[in-house]
Amino acid sequence: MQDKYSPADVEKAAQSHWKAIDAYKAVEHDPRFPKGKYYACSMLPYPSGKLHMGHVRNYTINDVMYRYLRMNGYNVLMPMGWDAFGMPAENAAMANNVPPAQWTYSNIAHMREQMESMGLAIDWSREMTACKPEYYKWNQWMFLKMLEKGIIYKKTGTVNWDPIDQTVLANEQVVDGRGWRSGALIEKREIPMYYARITDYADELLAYVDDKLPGWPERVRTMQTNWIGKSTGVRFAFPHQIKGADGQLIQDGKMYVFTTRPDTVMGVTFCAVAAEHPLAIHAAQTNPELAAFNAECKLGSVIEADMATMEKKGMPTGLFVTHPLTGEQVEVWVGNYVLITYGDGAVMGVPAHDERDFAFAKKYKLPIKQVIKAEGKEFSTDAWQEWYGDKDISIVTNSGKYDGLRYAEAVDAVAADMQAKGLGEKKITFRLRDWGISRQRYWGTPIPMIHCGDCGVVPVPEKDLPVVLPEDCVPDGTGNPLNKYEAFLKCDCPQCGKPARRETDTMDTFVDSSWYYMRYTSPGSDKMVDERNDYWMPMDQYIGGIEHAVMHLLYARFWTKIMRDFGLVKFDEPFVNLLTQGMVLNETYYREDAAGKKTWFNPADVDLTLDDKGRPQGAVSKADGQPVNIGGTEKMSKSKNNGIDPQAQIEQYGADTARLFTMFASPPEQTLEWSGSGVEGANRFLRRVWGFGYAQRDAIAAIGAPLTAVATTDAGKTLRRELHKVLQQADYDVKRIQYNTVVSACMKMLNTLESAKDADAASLSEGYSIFLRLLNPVAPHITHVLWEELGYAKAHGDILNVQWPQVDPAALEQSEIEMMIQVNGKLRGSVVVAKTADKASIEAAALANEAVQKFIEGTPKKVIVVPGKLINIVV
RNA sequence: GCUCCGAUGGUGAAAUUGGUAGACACUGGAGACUUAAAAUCUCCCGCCGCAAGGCGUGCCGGUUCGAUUCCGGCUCGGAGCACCA
Repeated sequence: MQDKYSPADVEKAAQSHWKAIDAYKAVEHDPRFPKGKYYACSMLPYPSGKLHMGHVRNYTINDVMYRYLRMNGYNVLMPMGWDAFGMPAENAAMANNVPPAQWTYSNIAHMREQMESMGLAIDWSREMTACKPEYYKWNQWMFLKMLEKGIIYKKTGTVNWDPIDQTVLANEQVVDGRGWRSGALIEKREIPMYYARITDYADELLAYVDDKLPGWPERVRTMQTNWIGKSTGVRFAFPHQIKGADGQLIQDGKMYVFTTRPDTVMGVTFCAVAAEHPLAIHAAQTNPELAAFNAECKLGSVIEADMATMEKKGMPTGLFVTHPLTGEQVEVWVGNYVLITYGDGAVMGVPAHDERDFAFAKKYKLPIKQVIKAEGKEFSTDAWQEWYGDKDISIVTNSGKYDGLRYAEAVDAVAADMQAKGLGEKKITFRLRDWGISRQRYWGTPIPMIHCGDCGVVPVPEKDLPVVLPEDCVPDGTGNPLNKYEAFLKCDCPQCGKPARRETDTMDTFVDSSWYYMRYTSPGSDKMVDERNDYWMPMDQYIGGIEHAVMHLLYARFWTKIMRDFGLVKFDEPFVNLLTQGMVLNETYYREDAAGKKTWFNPADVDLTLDDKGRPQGAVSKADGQPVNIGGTEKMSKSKNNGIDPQAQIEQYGADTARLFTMFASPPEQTLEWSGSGVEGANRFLRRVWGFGYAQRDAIAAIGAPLTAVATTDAGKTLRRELHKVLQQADYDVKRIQYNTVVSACMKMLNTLESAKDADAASLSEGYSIFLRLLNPVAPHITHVLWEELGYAKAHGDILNVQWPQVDPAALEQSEIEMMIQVNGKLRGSVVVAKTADKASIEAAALANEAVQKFIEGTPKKVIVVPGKLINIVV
């Protein structure tokens, strides 16, 4: 045994041992594990090039869980794969003139190596890669089945269009309303796309959030509930008659709107339609100013946050519609905030009770008519007040027969009257929209459709799947290169056999990530999933970033329900427990030039200057010694140059140190701040772990490295009491996935062990074995090697498979306890009492306490005794 | 703009159900060892105060014998917003 801790040697030894025994291969119904299966999975990484600290954190959490559960008798599965389709590969291709496939596969190879150096308990025999035909074939297969059942359908959708590069842009590629490469002002464009009817499942997705996901964080469930956004409202029509220039009736129609506030319908003072609405188009024919405004409305991105914060603009059409209940004429405006693809492309305007309408009416001096009042509230058209829109306290007013009604009553009454007139009815709506899955991009799953001049759009027959994506294209930023790829485009129509053209749109990568976790269960299967999926799924624990709280998780839930309805799986929800890990942050440092341009300095290249109390005063660049600004702690990113390379950390300190630090620095769900000195501290701790083992190796090996002991000395008894007490707490913490305090429990144990070297050898052996087992999930390499070197492995087998340490209640027994004494809720002293003492004697002992007496005058009003904890004396 | 979350010493954090605020670390300080440095070891470290004591969990208020924890109102920071993954 080496006297000094050498992480490189230790980790190499442990990893080659695991490889030799194929330690992490998961087998269905493995008889070695009596507690049954446990499927713990991390969210699929995108193979961007190399691991970042977010990955390290994610997989370490997963790995700690794996090792803990395995020691507790579970058959644990930890798989890994690659979200290998997507935009970054196309961007890299453009930058380096290398096909996305080549870039992607070489990144995967490198990142797999990095994961291996972290010592993760991954079963690599189940690895999946989204860009391989054997995987995406099943995306296509599902697409065809969903199309056949009407779950996938075609309609137009709005996209960002770059008029210079002549290409569709992703939201990420739109910067301040301009194309990221061309700088051109973005336009909205309507194009045909495929949609999945997730709204048909909205009710079920919502109901299950409430009832069947108790293992999910409350905040994620709330976010999903709000995203689905169920509301009851009324869809109704404003009838209208449009006359030509000669006064002749040319249109006798109905303009439909939807509202969640039908109780305010008597307060309508205008209506607004999208620029693409038939009324807007009609009015623009004779109004050049309006035509120009309509064109302006089509500028800008489709990003919702942009839409919500942009200046609300409008222009009157000169057309009027009839209010369905009052018969009044209401003017129709075009509004830049009304979208043709949502609802009917038209909204009613009630300025008194909708904040956006209020601002719009103020701006264009439209009438504001109060139709809602609330007790003790004063209405004024001067400024918007929160209560104007609060349906919980509203009472209808100025609305004729509806006056005095509460929200729910008013909704019913208005809906009934609309229905009686044949102009509308109650409608349940969802904020959730159908899932647009078409992408006008190369590097994705080809949509299996064929365009035939005679037959129209024809699905690819199942027997012809997969439609294989060519892997040798290099995109150039001007649209999908498949459109120029003759060998891919050319095909025969499956119906008539005539020459036809393949669809070149590919699928949203969220399709890949909606079911990959099920493919892990069925590697190599000639079905999408097979009976092995019934064993492993539903997943027991899913781990990933909070940024996926809504979209990915909702799509995966939806996809699962489709698979269930197709008879492919037997469960309703894919993820029983969910852990949303926090982001990894680091300090930022920068200099600003005269033009305000910031240059960011990596924290590794900066020295802090401290005052005499050790507080940071400023920072200087190591390169030139000149000051740099401290920019605050932010998410590690390329743009802020504050990333830390996991590879460099592993090379310098070893994987165990990197794992230990990331587990210790924060609880898994919170953000984690990187700290170079914190890493040093973690490494220092592991050196002490090694040092203790080295010092005790002969004593422990000599008595056969027992895992339990009966203390024969007082020092041994104290040691056992303290260790088992810490173990009890750590056991609670590891179960609730609070790994930071599990690590601190390990630190407490080592502190205790180091100060108890007089204890008997059996107690020490038991104590160190408890400590190694508790630390093993976090730092598996060093504990594996120490377990062997001290003779534990010889006596009990690999630490990987040994039983998790158990708390010995006998070790915890104590006859006396210390209780705190408060006077009026303030701590004034403490008293040691027998564990069995009754309330009266505790009270008497507390009142007799000298330190306490000087705060008590006369008889106490009340004495509260909390057994085992404290006494509060109220005077 | 909308939805959700968070805030505790110089720093990361802990406190299981409303019951000892600051465990465990990091930084800093003092000392030991050393020719010296590194490493290691020992002690100190919420703020104010000589002390007694007072104050203290983002801010303001409430409930309670007792509030980091529960309630109401704010401030600041973060995540998501449907074509980033």
